[in-house]
Amino acid sequence: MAAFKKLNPLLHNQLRLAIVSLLMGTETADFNYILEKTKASKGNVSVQLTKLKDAGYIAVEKSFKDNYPHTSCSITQKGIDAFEEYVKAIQGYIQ
Amino acid sequence: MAAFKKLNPLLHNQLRLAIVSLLMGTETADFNYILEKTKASKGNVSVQLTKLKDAGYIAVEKSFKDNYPHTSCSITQKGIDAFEEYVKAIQGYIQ
DNA sequence: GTTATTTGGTTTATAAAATAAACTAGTCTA
DNA sequence: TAGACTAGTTTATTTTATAAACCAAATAAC
Repeated sequence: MAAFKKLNPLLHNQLRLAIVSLLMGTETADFNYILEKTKASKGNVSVQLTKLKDAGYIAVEKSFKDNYPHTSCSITQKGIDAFEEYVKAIQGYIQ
Repeated sequence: MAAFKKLNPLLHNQLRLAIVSLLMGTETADFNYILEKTKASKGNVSVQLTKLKDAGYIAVEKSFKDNYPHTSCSITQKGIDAFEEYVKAIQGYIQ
């Protein structure tokens, strides 16, 4: 039985994990799409996006679209690596 | 794409998940075994065992063994159910 | 045309959680 | 009988997670 690997605390959070999971499956996702898919509050999404960006796990591009601010996110290679390592680690707990 | 299911917060914690995971694989585990396998501090293990017991996820039996206090834990049916549901839920995030 | 409402967020306040240090109670040893 | 060890528990502190409150600009209603 392998020892329990450390679970990256940045990813071991429901909302951040959902966001990264989402971004693993799409080229880019904007703020409202993330809101809708995760059903989280705007404030919570905003905070977690910032944390993921600060960690270099996602890229966040702010622009204007039809006169309104528009936030578009995509996962980085660092984010992909971290996610894949997290998945491996948690497999050790659930199987 | 299925929506993100809620992750049981009691199980979505590294140490508690490790403890429950451990108990899923053994009939019983005592305090020192859990300490050794999880490499967590005694205080942390003590607190998390209490939380899992209070939730009805594990049974904790305190006795004396060779004059020393001895804590033995095993998983309950409720704990098994919760763990299995957690596993299903997190699968939705990681695959 | 100015008041109200909506959009697309960010900031901040608060409660809850995670964790280790400090402590307790008893045992063994020399 | 002093010191060190066993097997935990309690508590104090820092960190987190989260939603409420806020903000700036755009649009709608009157």
